[in-house]
Parts: sequence; C-alpha cells; structure tokens
Amino acid sequence: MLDEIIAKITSEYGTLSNEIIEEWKSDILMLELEKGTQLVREGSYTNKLFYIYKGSAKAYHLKDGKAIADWFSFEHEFICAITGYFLGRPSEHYIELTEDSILLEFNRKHINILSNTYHDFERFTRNAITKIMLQLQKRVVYLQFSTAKERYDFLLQEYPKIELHISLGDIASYIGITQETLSRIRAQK
Amino acid sequence: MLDEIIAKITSEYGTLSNEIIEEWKSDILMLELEKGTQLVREGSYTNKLFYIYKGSAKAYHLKDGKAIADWFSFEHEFICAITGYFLGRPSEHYIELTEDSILLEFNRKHINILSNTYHDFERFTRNAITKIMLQLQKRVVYLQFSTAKERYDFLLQEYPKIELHISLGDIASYIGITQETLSRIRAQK
DNA sequence: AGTCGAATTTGATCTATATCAAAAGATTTC
DNA sequence: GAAATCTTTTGATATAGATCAAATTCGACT
Repeated sequence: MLDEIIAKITSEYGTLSNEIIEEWKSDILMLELEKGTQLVREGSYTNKLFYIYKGSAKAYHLKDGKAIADWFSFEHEFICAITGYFLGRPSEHYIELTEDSILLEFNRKHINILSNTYHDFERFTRNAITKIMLQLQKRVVYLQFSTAKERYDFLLQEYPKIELHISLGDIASYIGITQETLSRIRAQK
Repeated sequence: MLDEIIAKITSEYGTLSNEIIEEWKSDILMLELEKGTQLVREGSYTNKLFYIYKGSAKAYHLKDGKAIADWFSFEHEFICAITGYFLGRPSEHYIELTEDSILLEFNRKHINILSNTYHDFERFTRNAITKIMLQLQKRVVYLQFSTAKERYDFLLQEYPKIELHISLGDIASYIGITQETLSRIRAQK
C-alpha cells in the first residue's frame, strides 16, 4: 500500500527515481489512528509532516480559550504545524484527526537530507510548498474583504464535501465567523 | 551594483556558485522607475518576478471598483503577481510602484531553467517561496479573527516604518478595514 | 431503547465597523 | 503660488455579525 500512496504523491509533486523512493521509504511511518487523536500539541517542538491517505485532520490554535481552525487536510493532502515545522520553533498549533484516518508520518530531518542530496527531491519539496503557498494566498484574498456568506460559498467551492467531514464550529472558525452566524447562513439556503 | 544586490539576495536565500550567478545575471534587467509606474496589469499574462532594491511596490486588485492591497514589497524583497507567475494564468493583480524605485526584473522561464539545471538554484528558489508562504500564513492568522486595532498593531510590528512609504488607504485595505476606521484608530494613539 | 453530553439551531440584544457625506490638509502641476 | 487633485480626518447613521442565553437535535455509550 505504501508504494501505491507514494506513487500518488509523486504523480502530483514530481517524479522520483526508485533509488530515492527506497531511501525515502526507510524513514516513513504509516499510522492508522482514530478520530480525536492529537498528532501535535501546542508548545511542543515538532519536526513531523503528515500526509493523510484516508480520513482528515485539522490544525488549530486557541484564542481566548476558543479553538480556531487554521488548516484542514483531507485525503491526499499534507498537514503540519507550519511554524513548528518550517521555523523549528515550538508549535503554535495543535493537530488533531477529525475522522479515523490512515496517514504517513515524515521527519523534517530526513526530508531535508533528501532535499540536499537529490535535486529531484528538492524540486519535489518546492512543488509541495508552492501548493501550500497558493492555498494560503487564496485564503488571504477572501478573508480580507468578504461577507460571511461569501466566505462560506468560497469554501464550499474549494471543498464541496467539507460538511461531511468537519463540524460546523470548526468550519465557522476557519472562515473567521462564529458558528451561530454560519448556522443562520445554512438555514437560508 | 548588480553584484552587490545579488550578494545580498544569496546571503538570504542560499549561496550560489559564480558560474550560476553569471548565467543568472545574463537575464536580469535592472530598472529605475518612478512612483506610480505599473509593472503588471490585471488580465495580462505575466511571467515576471521583481526584486525591490530601493523604493517599494504594491500588488492590488479591484473589488467593486475599489483597490484592495494584496502585498507590499520594500527594499530587499520580492514581488510578483502570484497567480500569474505561479500558475501561468492571466494576472489577478496589478503591481505598481509606491515610490521611485530601483528594481531587478527576472523571468520565470529563465528562473525555471536555472532551477532545473542547478540543484543549488532550486534550493534557493525553494527558500524564497518558503518565506512567502510563511508571510502569508501570518496574515491569515490575524485576518481570521482580530479587531481592526489588533490588525493594525500587528502590521506595525511587522513593518514599523510602513507609514513612511504606503498611504493610509492602501494600508487599511491590506489589513481588511476601511480607511475611515484606520484614521480613527490612529487618532486615538 | 434510554441516558448523557456534545453539536447545532433559534431568539433577543449589542457593538464594532461599514457607509455616506463633507470638511480639512497635503501634494502636484502649470 | 494659486488651482486642482488627491489624501486624511471628522461626524452622523446604518448594519452585519458578535455575544449571550436557551431550546432542540444528534450521536455515542451502557
């Protein structure tokens, strides 16, 4: 199964030779965990990157005691504690599974070694980061100046089935509105 | 002067051999342009990336006829029409100089060729994109759930001297508030 | 199936910030 | 250096969405 997942990943982010793939595989963990499992805790030093094969996860942080969702990850997407992973600082986020999931776990150190050793792997990494960057760019645009309804419509366009996987409260915080407001928007559809 | 600028860039994003630098230089344009010059127009196919050596620039788009600032770039920072440059689609942004400026212009094609040819250049590119990604991440966090004042304070922390370079209206739109609100926030300091 | 706790909905009220409008200050231009 | 234009400030009002509170629905567990 791992080979199959890796094939899917490389088809999206860039081909890798068998040699590289074998070396990469030597440090990949494959996990099957249940809904609610915390992959990363705020304040922890984390150097892990995850890839969701089945299921879904969320990254969130607390503001005034309330959870605010920062990032969702569904099947075939990556997720990490962004500031922790890229800056080597204590994580500002929690990461938690929102459904029973099968996922891969990678290590920053090993990823960096591979990137430094193999040009192809470096390109692969760049492509993955570029995708994250473009997703963030889109979010900034709609968070900057749009109504609650516009934000929600935009999110549904990006993730038409998000409601099957993520609770109303988490969705609301992700688009920067309260859950009451989101509930009312839904009601008048 | 070009060598000096390149030295500054590579010190930040990753060392490059003289060979690579020479090849890179063969396709760099150095421009001296005045405030208000449009570097990129919305709807145009653009494959240009800019680096501000002196001065500043903004990327913006129009919503309901009003300009909304998306990205500012000051001395020693890059700027491009993000969707145009990375996705090869017509630009969703205008880019305009906000002061008289000296800047470098790069070409996506040449950047890509260099990235494909030289592992070091690929790493260099990845570092630059990672920085952009992290900046966007920060913006998302404060756009998601914070008051007008919190946004403004955060921006000042990031760019303490922004008011010397960017107009109140542009700053307001960048943090997602109206200029009247920003003016009132300033008044009560 | 019935109980308990969590998630969602609905209602009433409040408030931060938008909107509209006009005045005051700056900056550019000829 | 006066006119014209652009930017910022100030004032009055409107409103989207927050907040607080309670009722309802949904799901998990025994």
